Amino acid sequence: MSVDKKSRVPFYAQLIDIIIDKISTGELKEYDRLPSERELCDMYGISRTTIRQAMIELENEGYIYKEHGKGTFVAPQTYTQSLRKVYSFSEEMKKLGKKPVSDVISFNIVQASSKVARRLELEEEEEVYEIIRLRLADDEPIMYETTYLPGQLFPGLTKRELETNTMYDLLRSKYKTSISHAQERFKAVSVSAKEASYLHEKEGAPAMEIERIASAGDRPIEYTTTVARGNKYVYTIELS
Amino acid sequence: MSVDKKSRVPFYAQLIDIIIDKISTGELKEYDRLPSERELCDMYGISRTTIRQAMIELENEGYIYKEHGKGTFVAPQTYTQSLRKVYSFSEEMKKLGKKPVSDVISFNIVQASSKVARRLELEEEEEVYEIIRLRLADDEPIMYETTYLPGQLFPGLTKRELETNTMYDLLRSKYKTSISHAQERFKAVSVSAKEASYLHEKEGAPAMEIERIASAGDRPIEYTTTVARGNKYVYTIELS
DNA sequence: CAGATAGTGTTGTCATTACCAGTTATATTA
DNA sequence: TAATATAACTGGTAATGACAACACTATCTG
Repeated sequence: MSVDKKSRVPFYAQLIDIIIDKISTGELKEYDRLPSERELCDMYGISRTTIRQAMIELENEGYIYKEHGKGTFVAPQTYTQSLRKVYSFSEEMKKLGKKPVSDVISFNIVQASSKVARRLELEEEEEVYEIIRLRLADDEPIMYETTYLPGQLFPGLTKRELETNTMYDLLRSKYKTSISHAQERFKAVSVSAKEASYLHEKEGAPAMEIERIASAGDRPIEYTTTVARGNKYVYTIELS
Repeated sequence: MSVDKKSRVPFYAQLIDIIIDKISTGELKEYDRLPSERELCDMYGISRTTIRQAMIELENEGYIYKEHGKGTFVAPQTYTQSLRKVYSFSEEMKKLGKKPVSDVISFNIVQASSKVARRLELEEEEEVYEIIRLRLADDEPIMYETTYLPGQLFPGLTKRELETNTMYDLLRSKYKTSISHAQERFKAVSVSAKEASYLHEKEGAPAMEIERIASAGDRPIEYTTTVARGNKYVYTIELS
């Protein structure tokens, strides 16, 4: 694979295609280091000016990132969430070959705030579980989730159970309840200081806020607010 | 106004600031021609390499545009043309009791960049329409949209037509083409300087970036990138 | 007069060279 | 051994020169 010196296509454009191809075929994997600019010069017999022109475009398109003094690397894939159906973080991550982990940061029974009560169609001050979890993929924090479940529907839920099962599995096996549909609201926000510390981001970094209300039949049984790192998570949807 | 050779700030970055300043103070107006690259070399006493580096960044940020063989020009700033109504954006806004308006900021035929070519499955440098629109609800800017359509598929498309019809209506009536399906990608980002000015936001404010590839059959016919204000736009979806 | 041609100015591509600024490994030194 | 300097990498900035591709204008030519 080399540049065609006789082609009318500029060398830098040819090189871009070559690199993209190597990334998409898996020959280059995320976080892999590319050859240094000077090495690429020798490999393809073109000048560093041209190599850099290609690298800069690849960086702008998000394929690679550079670290001064260290090298140039393949950018990590962003996680893509299909919106066609109700999904589970654990399932999606497994599909991508990532090890999904959920740290339960806090697990409490609290009185529903007016906002939570409205979402779950409860009376204010009814008891709800408040579960805060940090979601990681291959040990990298991706999402900060706050979930509310009506206490009445799921008596005897414990933190330990949540740590050893996925939530939806648990609701299904222990309470014979499964999600029939859900509504989600997406919004772009800046991460708060607290979220930032969990997500290893700077305060104010872009993030997606997702509000989810999941129902079994016509009864809402879960209200979750998720803050997902903007540079790590992408949602896709097929419309027809 | 000149570059400071002793400063630690790179020359090209200083030049970028100088040009942006001239544009924002009105010293350079939209469509004005900038001095040629070689003239800028003499004016500021720096090399063409450096001048070009600044120009390329300014172009990427949308402050200027270049025409091969002719020169470099200040990109149009505001362009107020109201559309009657547009597809789902207007539907959504009407539901919310808002008056939807779209401003066509620019309408050009350009050569497809490698990125656009990939999305639309075209050869690089094939002609595409580039349509930039600002979408408003109750006169408040909400979204900044850049749409690409393959030139070959829609010969003779004019800005005027776009201003008097919704885009999808137009494709259907004039070209007998209708969207069979689409894919959308959502991602949280920070707004760039240019987007910020259109959206009346501060640079770096949270925003949702939506990439949409719409197809007729298995042929992609539209590629749109939308930047929506984080605090003004919420996307809702029903999952089952 | 109409069309071809040459000339000039523009941005686009590319090579070469040089040095600066971070990072890391290695060798040196206390 | 542990701290420190050094060397050898990395990408970042910059100058210079050359030619190609494109746009326009003036001039020549039929």
